[in-house]
Amino acid sequence: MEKTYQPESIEARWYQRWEADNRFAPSGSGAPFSMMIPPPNITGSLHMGHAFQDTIMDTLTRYKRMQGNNTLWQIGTDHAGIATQMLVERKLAAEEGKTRHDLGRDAFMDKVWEWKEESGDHITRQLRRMGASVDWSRERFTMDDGFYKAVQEVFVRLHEDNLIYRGKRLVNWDPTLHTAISDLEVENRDQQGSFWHFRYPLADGVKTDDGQDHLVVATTRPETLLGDTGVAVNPEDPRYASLVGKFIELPLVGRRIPIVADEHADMDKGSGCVKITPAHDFNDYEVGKRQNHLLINVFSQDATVLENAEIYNLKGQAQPDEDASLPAKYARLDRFEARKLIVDDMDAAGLLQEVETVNNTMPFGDRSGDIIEPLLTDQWFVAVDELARPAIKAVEDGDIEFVPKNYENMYFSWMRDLQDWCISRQLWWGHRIPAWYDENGNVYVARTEEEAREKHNIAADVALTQDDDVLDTWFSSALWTFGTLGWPEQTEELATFHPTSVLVTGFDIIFFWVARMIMMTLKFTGDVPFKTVYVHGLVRDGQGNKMSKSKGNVLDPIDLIDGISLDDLVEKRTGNMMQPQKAKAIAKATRAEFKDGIEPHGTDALRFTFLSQATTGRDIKFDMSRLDGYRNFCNKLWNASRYVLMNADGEDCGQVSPEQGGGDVILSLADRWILSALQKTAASVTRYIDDYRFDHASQALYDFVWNEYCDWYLELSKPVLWEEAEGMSSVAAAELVKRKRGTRQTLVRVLEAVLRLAHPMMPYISEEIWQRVAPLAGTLSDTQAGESDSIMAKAWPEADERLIDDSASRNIEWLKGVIVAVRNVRAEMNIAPGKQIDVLLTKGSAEDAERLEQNRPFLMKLAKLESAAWLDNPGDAPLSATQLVGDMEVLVPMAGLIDKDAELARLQKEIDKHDKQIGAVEKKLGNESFTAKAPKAVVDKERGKLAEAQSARALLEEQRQKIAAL
RNA sequence: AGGACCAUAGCUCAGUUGGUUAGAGCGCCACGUUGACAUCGUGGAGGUCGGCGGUUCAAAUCCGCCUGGUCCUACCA
Repeated sequence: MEKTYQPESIEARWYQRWEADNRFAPSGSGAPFSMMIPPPNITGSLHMGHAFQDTIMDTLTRYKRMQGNNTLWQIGTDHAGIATQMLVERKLAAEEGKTRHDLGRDAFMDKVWEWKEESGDHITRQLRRMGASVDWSRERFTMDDGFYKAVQEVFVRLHEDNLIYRGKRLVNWDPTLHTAISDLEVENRDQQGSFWHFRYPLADGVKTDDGQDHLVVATTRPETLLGDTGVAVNPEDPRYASLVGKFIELPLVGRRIPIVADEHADMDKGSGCVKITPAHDFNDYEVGKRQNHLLINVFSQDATVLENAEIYNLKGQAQPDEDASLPAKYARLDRFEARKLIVDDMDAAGLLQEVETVNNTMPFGDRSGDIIEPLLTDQWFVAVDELARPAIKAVEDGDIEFVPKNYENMYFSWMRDLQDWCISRQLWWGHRIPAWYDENGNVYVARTEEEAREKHNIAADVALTQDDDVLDTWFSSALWTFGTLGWPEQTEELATFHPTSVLVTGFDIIFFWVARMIMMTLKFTGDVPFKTVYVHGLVRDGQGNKMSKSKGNVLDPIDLIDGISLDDLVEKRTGNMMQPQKAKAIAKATRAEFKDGIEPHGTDALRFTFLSQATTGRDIKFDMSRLDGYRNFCNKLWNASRYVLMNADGEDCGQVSPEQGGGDVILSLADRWILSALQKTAASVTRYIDDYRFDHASQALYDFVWNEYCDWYLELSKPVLWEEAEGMSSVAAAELVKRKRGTRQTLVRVLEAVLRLAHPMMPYISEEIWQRVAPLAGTLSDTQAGESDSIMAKAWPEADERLIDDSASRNIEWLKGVIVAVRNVRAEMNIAPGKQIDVLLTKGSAEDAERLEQNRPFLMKLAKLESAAWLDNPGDAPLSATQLVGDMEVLVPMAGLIDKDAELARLQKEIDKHDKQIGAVEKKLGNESFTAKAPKAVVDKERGKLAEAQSARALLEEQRQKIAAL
């Protein structure tokens, strides 16, 4: 074995082997355990969030697989409508100078598919680097034919149930992308904006109660004035009661618009008058509905002003008889140019009363970054109320459980206040809506054109054209769990693996995806999509900032695995930026943070870091120093294994039991102790993974490996393995053989079990070492090694109660106590670590004396002693440095060794420590209500503590005086 | 405006049903290359658990208020 762990030399090899050996597919036996990957975008590359999430899923998957479950972790990718289309459009513009319209729909789609074939699997290749044991044979893509069939089926059935409808509605319109987007795709950002107060002249010579000839309305969007249909005042507002039913002469346009009473107008805000623009504002749309106003749309799909308005009634029917004229001077102007001009014109007309500067929030498209415009368009909607009810109930009833629990509140609060979901998108890339129109605009929803004709008796010579729009990507991903298992066919896989067991996802996607999956899956399968939702936090940079290209703080998981030079990292962060002016600052910050670039750490260290940071919090600040630490942990495990193999390889490790002709083994106290500790660790790790506490699971493993197995057990094995038989009686020599065999067996067996415990978290290193260790542990025959077996297929270690040995544990704790005591004296007395010293033990019980005899070889070796003796009479003790282990004193005779002042200082420090504790406990016990009211066990415990501390203090004081008297 | 979550050692985080001497890793200080490992070993320093108040015999833990931070929803005429 290499002297240090070299991950790059083993990772790719093992992943290929596992994949070639088909180890990721369900075994076909055992209780089903299934999980669907939240499908990553084909446009994306693996980011820290994916890596984190995939680590958790893979850990669960490998764990369940080892526990004997019929385990399916299904992989797939998402077509990501807008993102992919944008990407290919940009590429097309850059390479050929063409737009998608130049190509036409079919040719453009060919381009997208071409791109998908070339680049769409980038992210899945990276997923392999993470060690993800997904079943590649069942890889799915949301645009696959089979999945499209499910999407169509759902659309048609929802339509049949009147849960999908089409209508001219106000939607969030992205003027850059020319598509509607859902509420969730709108990002509300704080802005500083202007608030224009306009005078709206009253028509017909009407005056307000206080004699004004106008009302004042305020707006942040003056350009919508062109589409105003009225001014609302509050019905309770006495100031304007007399004006209700009168008219305003809309400035610049000349339209007569009514003054209406509507509760939407807030008496306390501004003048109390609100302009109403039903076609351009969501609130006004509602007012328009109540007041039976027309909808006057004044913007094109580019958000430029129309030459003539489009006027509809509330049913969306065009009103050709209405006056749609608009002032010619604003026609075709962009909305913001029109705004400027309208403000100027109002000002010139003396109608601008005031411009206020305000902080408000504005809606931005999360993809385009453009300001979203509420726009009246024909769209398809899902009526969500009926779907939401059972989805809420499923969580209330515990059919679906969120981990951590508090995310259920987030889910409920959203689910209980749902708007109908706009599912159509004016894109080309996506699932085309299965609806056809005849020449009169009648719509027919069906799975195919043929079906549409059949269902509605449409003659073959009637031309039908399919709806141009596609469905929201989230509509299809809502079907992910069952659509990918073959639904609507009742497949074997569907029966076996649905509902899935767990969904692992980020809290940011609960609304987008989780909630919608629950609704759709309940509707179409009558069952939940998953029983548990494990919600994790979002990975942020070391300062807690969201990682983003524009901030220049992105870390690529692959770079953490393979390492990257500083120059390459800077190039990666500053190359191809949207805002190149930031490049300099980013380069500087990067050079400051990563002076020497990033060293290679290997996949396992990265995975272990993610797991250790998988706490219940919402933010995960990625900590590079912990990554370093867990790489060191890999190296520790590697070297411990190297030690084990050096001592066990080629030796008799008791693989063959005595019953089957193998030699006898004698287990030392240390052997029994570590076996016992292993059982407890196995139980803890199991429990923690079951509870989704990956941080605790990784910590439990780390503690055992480093602090027990390496720090103590390997050291304790040395005296046994290195003991020479020379000069022994033949009986003792024969026994030594058995003792050595027992220790080798324990070394190897514990390591082998540890590797299995580690495997779900650190698949590569555990496999690599296991292949060498397992034959020695008897769990893998020599002939199989490296050939046909894998730790992946081995059983998860179950805690064996029979191996728990409390007496051995107490013994080793005693031994550790004595060794630490001696080391402490050494360190504080500046005794050279290598110097062999004498130690006396005294004042203890008979059991202590007995333990000294049992543990003497260990003690001598680990504490580097010249001698260790029991002193029956404490009075005979020479002047010594003293440490306490329980009641027992550990004495290091001072002769020629110990610095008097140093020892006095050390003792005083100890005494002070005890005094502090005694004070605290005495205070507690002195409180009568404590002794009266606290449970007896608690009081007794305090009394015990006091007695212990007092006797210890007395011993230390006695010792201090003895030395002080010198 | 409403709600959620967070605030523990210099840093990143644990702390289960209230009773612990409040823990881990990293960092820091001192010492150390003897045969698994300097990606290491040994010893050590470091916290009035954001603040105030309450409940209780007992609060990092439960309750209230406040401060600071993050996020969501809503409003924004």
